[in-house]
Formats: sequence, structure tokens, C-alpha cells
Amino acid sequence: MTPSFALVDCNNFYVSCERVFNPALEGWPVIVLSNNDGCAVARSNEAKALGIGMADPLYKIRALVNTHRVVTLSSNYALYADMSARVMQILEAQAPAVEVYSIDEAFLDLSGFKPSKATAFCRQLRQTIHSWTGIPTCVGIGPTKTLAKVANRLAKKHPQTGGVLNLTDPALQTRALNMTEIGDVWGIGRRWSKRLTAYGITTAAQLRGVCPTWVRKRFNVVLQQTVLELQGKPMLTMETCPPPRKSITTSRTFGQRVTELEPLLEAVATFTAKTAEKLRHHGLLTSTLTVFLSTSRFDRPELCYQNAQTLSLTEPSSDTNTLIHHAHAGLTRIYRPGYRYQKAGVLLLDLISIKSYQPNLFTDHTGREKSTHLMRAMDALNGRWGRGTIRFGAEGISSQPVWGSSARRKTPAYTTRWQDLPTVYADSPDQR
DNA sequence: TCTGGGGTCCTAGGACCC
DNA sequence: TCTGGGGTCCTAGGACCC
Repeated sequence: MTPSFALVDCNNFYVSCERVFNPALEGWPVIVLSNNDGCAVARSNEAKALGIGMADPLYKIRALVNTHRVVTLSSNYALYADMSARVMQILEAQAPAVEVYSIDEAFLDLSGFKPSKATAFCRQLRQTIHSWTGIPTCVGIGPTKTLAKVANRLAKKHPQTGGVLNLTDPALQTRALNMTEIGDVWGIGRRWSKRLTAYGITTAAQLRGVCPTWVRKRFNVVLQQTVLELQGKPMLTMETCPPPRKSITTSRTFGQRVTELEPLLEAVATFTAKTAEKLRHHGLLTSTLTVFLSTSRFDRPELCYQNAQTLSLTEPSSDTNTLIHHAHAGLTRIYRPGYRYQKAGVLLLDLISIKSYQPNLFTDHTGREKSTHLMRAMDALNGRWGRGTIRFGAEGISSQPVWGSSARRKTPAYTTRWQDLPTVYADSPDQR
């Protein structure tokens, strides 16, 4: 059976989610900002057409935003995560095998399909997703994941494809690869793009033509795989069940610079609590915690400082209290007065499943049991009434701490919080 | 003044061991 | 003055992804 992959990718995903609940945004240039309203992380086609680039800092595009009345929104991850789940649910129900690749993308295994059937199936799927969720998508089809990616990119770029492009045909493949710049190939970032260009390789078609062994020697196995995939030899397979996580982290840029240790301890406690919650949610335990803090990398070198401290736990744990203690110990060691800190975070490593945990001779069984009950109760309460309803004193009690991120234009959590449920009127506005 | 967050994988080099 | 070799493990840094 010839392998065939489809890549379903939501168009301008975050912006599309916002538009579902605010159709007035349709046709307008819209951008969604990163945490702290720092950079543009999603752009509508109109915003792209104005020249707003991915991850452009807001302060640099301020003039453009004002002149063209670009709508700027803070990111609303609760909404995007929920909308993503709805899209994926449709795929799971309709496609033979699905690999959720990111919040807005999934690979499908279409190996059983004839090429024309695959295209028709994807057109139908696209339509279903749109009418059931309001989210527009594009689909690329190819004999390898990398070629499906190429196809998807072209489907997005060229409306005449009707949102679906099938690159099963070799002649079409060549045409497509000739139209694709080297930096637009999946797996080729800015650095490699530059190095390849220095060798005179500037298109995907040229990259397909180079000797894989040469690439292996000059670059690495990852890029060699990319070459083979472009040649139509599948190196990457479907990963329908996600591999176990290796790390979990929470970090934030502060809304304003922080100089004192006190608020940093509070911020790090909050990040630790959040990370521990994720850890428990995944049924995992950690035995290594890293805490880090830094000034801005854009500061003058003499004002820059960054450091991290890694601590080992005597026993694997997912207890917020224990983890906060370690994080605080680490932070106190790396904190230096006199700097204007911009960011801090917590990283949990050496994760094991709670099922494979083995107590040792010195394990405090009563203590562990108590902790499990306490954490379970906390998670239940916060799940029911919202995150932070019940928290550790170390996290602070202010609803607007000095280190807090700013998110000035956040839309409601339309689909995940009862109070935020949108109201729909059957009559016309002037009758209200 | 203002510049995101959360991941994975590969490689080179050092430490250590026999 | 001459000063082995091979294997493994760990870590930091660099590259990529969305």
C-alpha cells in the first residue's frame, strides 16, 4: 500500500477562533499577541498583507497598527485549546488515523485511499470542520509528511486549490518543490537556510536533489531525513499516541521589571504551583527541578544576568509544597540584587509515571498519602471554581501582583466558563 | 520604555571507568 | 623525555518546531 499523509492545518488559528465569536472581525486586519501583549503570534491575512510578520514586537509595528486600525487582541489560550479540541474531535471521528501535531495541526493517515478519493475526502472534511466549528482549514496531501507540509503551504497560499492540494503526482511534486523556497521547508530554520544558500541550494527542489550522505556529513541526520522525505521516501511515521513527556515548564515575562527578591519568590511559587498541577494532571512525578531567572536579552551586556539552579528531590514527587520549597531554595541561591529582572520560570525533569513509582525503605508513607489527598482536594476545588481559588500563601494574595503579565485586550472564555457564555439574540439589535 | 512560551532532538566534548 | 584506547554517561549548546 502506498503511504499517504494528509496535513490538516487551521488557517490563522488564533485569529479564526476570535472571529467565530466576533464575526465583525471578518475582513479586518487582526492580530493576536503573545503573553504580556509583546509580539504578534497570529495574524489574519489582512494583517499579513500589511507586512506584519510573525513574532513582530507590538511596539515596532505600532504605527502600522494605528494607521490601518489593526485589531489587537491578547491571547486567550482557554478558548484556543477548547476550539482545538473540537476540531481534533471531528478528525478523530472521521479519519482513519490521526496524529495531533500541534494546537492547530494534525496528520492523517490516508494510505488506504486512491489519490482522487483522498482529495475528495479532505474537501468534505474541511467543509465539515468549517460548518461545525467555524474554523477554516487547509489540507495538504503527499506520500511523506514533509511533502504533505509542502502541499499544505501551497494550498493556503493559492485560493484556486480550494484549500486542498494533493501532491501524489510526481510531476506536480516537482512543480511544487520548485515553487518552495528552502526556508519554507519543514525542518529548515533560519540558520540552516543560510548555510544551504551558501552552498547554492535555495529551493526545495534543489534540496531534494542533493546527496543524502553529503547532507548527513555537513549537517546532521535530521536534515538528511528531510532530503529523503522530499524524495518521497517516508522517514517519519504516524505517531498516533503521544510519547511520554520528558519535561514540563512554566515561565513568564513580567508585566514590569522586578528587582526585589520577595516578588520573585512569589512569582516562582505561582509558576511552580501551575507546573505541579500540570504534572498531576498527566499522572506524573518529578525528581529534578530547575529554577531560572533572567534580565532581558536586549539589555546592555553589563546589565544582563541570567542563572539557573537544578535541584534533585530525595524522592519523586508532585506535591506543590515540596516543589515550592525546592524552587525557593534554588532561587535564593541565584538571586543577585541590583538587576532588573524580566523573566523567571520553573522546569520539571526526570518525569516518571505515578504507576511506575516505587517507594524506598525511608519513604514516609503517611506523609505521601496526606499530600496526595490534599493535592487532590486542591485540584478539585480549583477545577470547579477556577485556577487559584485555593492556593499556597507563598503564591501571594494580590490579584494584580507587580510581576503579573499584562493582557489588556483579552476576550472572554466563551466556551469554557459559564459566566462568559455568549448571548445570542434572535431579534434585530434595534428591537432590543 | 516596549521584544512569548513550551517543547524535542542531535552533537560535541568532558568526565570517568576499566 | 616518553604518557593507551575504547566505551559510556552526562551536560551544554545549538538547531528546529508550533
